[in-house]
Amino acid sequence: MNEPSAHILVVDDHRDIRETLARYLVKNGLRATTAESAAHARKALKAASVDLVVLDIMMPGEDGLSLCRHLVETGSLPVILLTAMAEDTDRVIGLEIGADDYVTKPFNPRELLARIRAVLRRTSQVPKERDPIDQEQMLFDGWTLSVTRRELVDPSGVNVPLSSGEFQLLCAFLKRPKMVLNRDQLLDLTTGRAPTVFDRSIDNQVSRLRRKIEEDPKDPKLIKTVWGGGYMFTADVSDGA
Amino acid sequence: MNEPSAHILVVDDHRDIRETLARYLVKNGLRATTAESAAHARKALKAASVDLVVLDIMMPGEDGLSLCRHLVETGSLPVILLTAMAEDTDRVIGLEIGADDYVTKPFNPRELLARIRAVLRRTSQVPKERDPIDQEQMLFDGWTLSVTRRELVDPSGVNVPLSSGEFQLLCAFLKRPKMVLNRDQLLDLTTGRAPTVFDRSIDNQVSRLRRKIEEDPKDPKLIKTVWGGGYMFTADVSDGA
DNA sequence: GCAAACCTGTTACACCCTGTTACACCTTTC
DNA sequence: GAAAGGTGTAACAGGGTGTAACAGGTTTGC
Repeated sequence: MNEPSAHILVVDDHRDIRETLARYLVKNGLRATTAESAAHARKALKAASVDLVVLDIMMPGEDGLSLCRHLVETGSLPVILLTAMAEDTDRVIGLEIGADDYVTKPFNPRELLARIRAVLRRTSQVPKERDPIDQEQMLFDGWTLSVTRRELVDPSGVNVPLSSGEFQLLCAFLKRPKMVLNRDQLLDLTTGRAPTVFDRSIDNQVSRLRRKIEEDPKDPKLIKTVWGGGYMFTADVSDGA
Repeated sequence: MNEPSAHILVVDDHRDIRETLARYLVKNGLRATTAESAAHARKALKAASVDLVVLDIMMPGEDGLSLCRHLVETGSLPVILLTAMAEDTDRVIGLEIGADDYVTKPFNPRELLARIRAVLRRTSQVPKERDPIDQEQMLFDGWTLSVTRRELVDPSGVNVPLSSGEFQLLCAFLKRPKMVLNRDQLLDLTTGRAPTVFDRSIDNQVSRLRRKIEEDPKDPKLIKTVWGGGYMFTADVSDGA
């Protein structure tokens, strides 16, 4: 759990944001450098060995998107995008370009930290991360989920019927294991719906899913709650091959 | 699992979209060529051996639909359509013409990649890809459906008589396996009728078909219900060759 | 031509799925 | 330690789904 302190480059044209964020990251055991523009970021990247870039998508001059594209194409540096508004188009664009994650402003620094750690964990584990989205079969902790057959089989070989919503939720988790997913993301990933003000539907679906896959739903081992952040699927996931 | 890199032709009149998408595909281990119009696409198809075409349905000049129709009728090239809006009509038209799949804009590139891989998997299984619409025989999970004879034979060789409505429905499913089809699409695909307000006819036909082909109609394995979405045929389908 | 058999859309009702609400409990903050 | 706010989940309501029953239409057999 104690990484040898990863180095984060924070790129944002707002001084407040980038410095506060950098301080917060340092306070939490990471190293951080700031850059106020895409040009400064390029210099910083040449000067020091950076492990991950947090990048505002909207900046004067060369904007975040084009730098992001550059980063993703050339080096294999993980990128987390900051997007001003929860615009669907931005999100799609960000993922298209190949950002590893995105966070919408105003963001919770804890959430961002969790995402940074999740991305670092992912990118350091696997030499080259593969998109598990089209896996037909996924395994975790003795369980088997057949995506095409929409069936879940427990370690002893018994079929566990899932509702459509539970199936979707489990898929979302399995595609992004060991990553903190907040409720809005999960809602988007499962139903595509936009979050409303007091939406507890994800909490309820998680509760229902836990009842089916956790040995002791009161002390869940597979789906952990990240207080103030969301949920995280903790088991190792592999494809059926 | 590691194909010798399939070659995708991306046809879209928006430069941003086609280039970003092409880059994304290449980054994920595929080869990609772009074309900005149907005419350019035709040239590209003659010049290089393409495995699959991703095609925007709305383009100035000769539009995507007519090129799609051409591709499906002449060559045996799988096609994935991009449709601007989630217009049901577009979707149905695309499937009618024989596109292998469609994706609505704004699309999630990961999803598109997954669909591309799924289509490639499906079409590469069969030595010679043909439009499954005129398949004489289709196999799934031990069953045989003879399209010309309109006969269904179960795994033990017993003939299971189908009404014409049930036959139509099963055909619709077999032509689009592992795809969620909503009730309106199924209604259109089977009867060509437009949906009325409270139309439960598809539900009833599904129920009747399940009674004939599912081992346990109460716990269906072949035709799964997608709550709020429609139905999905889950078995692998191949032609009789 | 007639009746029986069959097919299929409609209706009705039981059941299931899921979002909302409410409240107890927990974590964090001050 | 109290206040504020996040989380777990039971209970409920609304709406989606399965399917039996029925009616009208069509086909089949004679």
